Amino acid sequence: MQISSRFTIALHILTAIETFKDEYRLTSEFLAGSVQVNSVIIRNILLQLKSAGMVQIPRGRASGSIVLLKKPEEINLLDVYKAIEPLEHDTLFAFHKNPNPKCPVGKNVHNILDDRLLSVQKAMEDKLKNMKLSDVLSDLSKLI
Amino acid sequence: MQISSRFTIALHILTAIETFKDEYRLTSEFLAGSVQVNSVIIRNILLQLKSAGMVQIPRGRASGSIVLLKKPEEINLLDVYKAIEPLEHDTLFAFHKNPNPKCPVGKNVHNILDDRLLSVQKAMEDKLKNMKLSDVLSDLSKLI
DNA sequence: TTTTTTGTAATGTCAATAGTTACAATAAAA
DNA sequence: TTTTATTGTAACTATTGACATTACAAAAAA
Repeated sequence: MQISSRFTIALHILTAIETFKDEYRLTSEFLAGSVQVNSVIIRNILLQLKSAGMVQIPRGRASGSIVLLKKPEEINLLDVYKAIEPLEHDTLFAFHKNPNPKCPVGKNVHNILDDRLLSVQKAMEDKLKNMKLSDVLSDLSKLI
Repeated sequence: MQISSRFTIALHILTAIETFKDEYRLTSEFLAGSVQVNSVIIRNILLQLKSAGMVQIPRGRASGSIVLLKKPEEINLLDVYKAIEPLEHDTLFAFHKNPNPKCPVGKNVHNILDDRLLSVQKAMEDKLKNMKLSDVLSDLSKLI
């Protein structure tokens, strides 16, 4: 199963906020125009980013002033991922629920796999942690 | 989104085949008893492992003789993962389909994220590649 | 010929993603 | 004060995938 596109949408949103903060009024409608999805999807993702303390979202006609609450160097991709992807028990790999406790393999399959699979998950998360929004922005600045 | 439990079921199956090869008749029914899922699910996963060249599955009354076609040292967890999890375009991270090409961010979001996300995926896959079925079996042998 | 087991199809349930419409609450602007 | 723009949120639909179950023809040994 793939990791949902809401994660890349969130990165797109954060990148666009920083890129256009001085040029345009930043509303969910504006961002929806860049991502090309419905503005409700943008608003829901923005709420998750707000819960993670990354953005400030004024209401009402005040808006157009969505703001990053952290510097791009202070936002890493793992923070974004965790803000967006709600993993059951924080585990990337799902497990079959009822391995047979009367079977030597069924009884121990969690013991022998959990640590290994967690270390795989950690390898991925460490890689995400070492990438910052500022890295993404500096890549972008070379292309615009 | 989590990675489906079919992956851990596949590891359970392979472990059980090697563990019980001299003690029991290995049928999908027997394996279903250890995993505690329906035998059709076992059979479908076995077919995927067969396509990957990992197991041999005799039909009819001959059965009970499902066999590993490789040594446990020659089977790594990435091979199992790839045999079981069909990723679209081989990419772990899904992407929103239509970023706006008229927007500087929308136009470049693939360019600036694809390499990064692939390297994250690769970190995970490399970790899986370095774990062998024989490692899992030796952990198990300490517990039985 | 009988029996066992596989390969496969058909069907059902459940959860998640993704999209859409609608609207009360908010808060600035007129 | 009224108007207007925008958010937060609910309700609904469609589509997909995971997981489960029943059923049975095909295979192949007993």
